Amino acid sequence: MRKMDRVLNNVKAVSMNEMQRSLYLPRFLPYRLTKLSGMISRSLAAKYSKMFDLTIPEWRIVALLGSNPGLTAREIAPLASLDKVSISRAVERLIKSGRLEKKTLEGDRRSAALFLTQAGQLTLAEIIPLAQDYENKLLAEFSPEEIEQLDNFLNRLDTKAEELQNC
Amino acid sequence: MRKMDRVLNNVKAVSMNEMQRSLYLPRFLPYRLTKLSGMISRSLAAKYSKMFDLTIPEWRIVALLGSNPGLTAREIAPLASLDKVSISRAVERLIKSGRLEKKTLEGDRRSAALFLTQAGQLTLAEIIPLAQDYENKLLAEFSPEEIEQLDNFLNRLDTKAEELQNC
DNA sequence: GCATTAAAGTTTCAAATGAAACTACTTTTT
DNA sequence: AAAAAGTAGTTTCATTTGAAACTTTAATGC
Repeated sequence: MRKMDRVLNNVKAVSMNEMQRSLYLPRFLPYRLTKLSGMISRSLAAKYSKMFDLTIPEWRIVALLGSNPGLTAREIAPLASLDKVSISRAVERLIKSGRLEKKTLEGDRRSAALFLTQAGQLTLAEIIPLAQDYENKLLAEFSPEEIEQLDNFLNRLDTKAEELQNC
Repeated sequence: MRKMDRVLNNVKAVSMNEMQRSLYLPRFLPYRLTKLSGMISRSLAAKYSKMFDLTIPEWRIVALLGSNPGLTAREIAPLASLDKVSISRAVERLIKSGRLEKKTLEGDRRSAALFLTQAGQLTLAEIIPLAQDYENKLLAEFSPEEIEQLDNFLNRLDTKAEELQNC
């Protein structure tokens, strides 16, 4: 954010006593992030849906199970930032479409380990290059150093946003 | 993003011929942005809703009209990244809560210029410091130079995401 | 100038979402 | 070991969302 813009958006910089009477939305970080992630999600969701009949929760679960076969729904939740309702529904659809299998756990029959079927692994193998490609395009004009810095910024914002959840 | 992680996420870096069999979700930019903006939006939405009975579309419209009184719904749409249905509903609620007024345009009676009432201006004056404060907290550990660089990155990503909308 | 097409907002309807209740099972307490 | 409390995942239900149809008014074509 340019300094001048920050000043415009910052009550204290205007005056300690005067209230700021407006906020410039296009420079307000929460708005910008929501807009950006919305555009990206819509693009990807359209692609996944059209080409694979896959929703974003389904795609996340498939991606996770690719590297972590045997996860349970509960374990997926924090890794995919999905609630248990979304997971339950996504898993149901993935089983129906033949991409996922459930194996009830020996030790705890409430839970089931989840595995990609052959078909599921094929879907993953097909979708990964598209996802990568999209990410690469997004970052096409970023230098490796800039990518590293963006990574760092996002990690710090993520940590801070988590801290600020309840306040 | 650290170089090693990019390599792990990048098909071509692994091999020109081998397919990559998994994608590490926590480093996938679209996932990270969705997660981050989701956390931030939920935090703010809860605050606005609890303290002002205001939804995010309503808040955006109030913020915009603060600096641009007299905008019409159509004009608000691109500025607030809201569709006309959301705007119609948000405006309806804002009028009901006494924060907004409509003035049918002289020249075109399909359209109406929108204005904050006194109450609407008061709401804006009360909510701006909270929004600023939240943004300041998010960026608390960023130096001015880093903030400037983040701004630059977000602008470039936004432009690129727009370009990639239909492909 | 009348008919057609287009635009601004609104309403409707169907799908997506998520909180709360529920079911099936497991763990803890006494 | 029976009762109580807790957990994994599912279902229900009420709300949110957005696309498409609609209404009213304006612009364009003939």
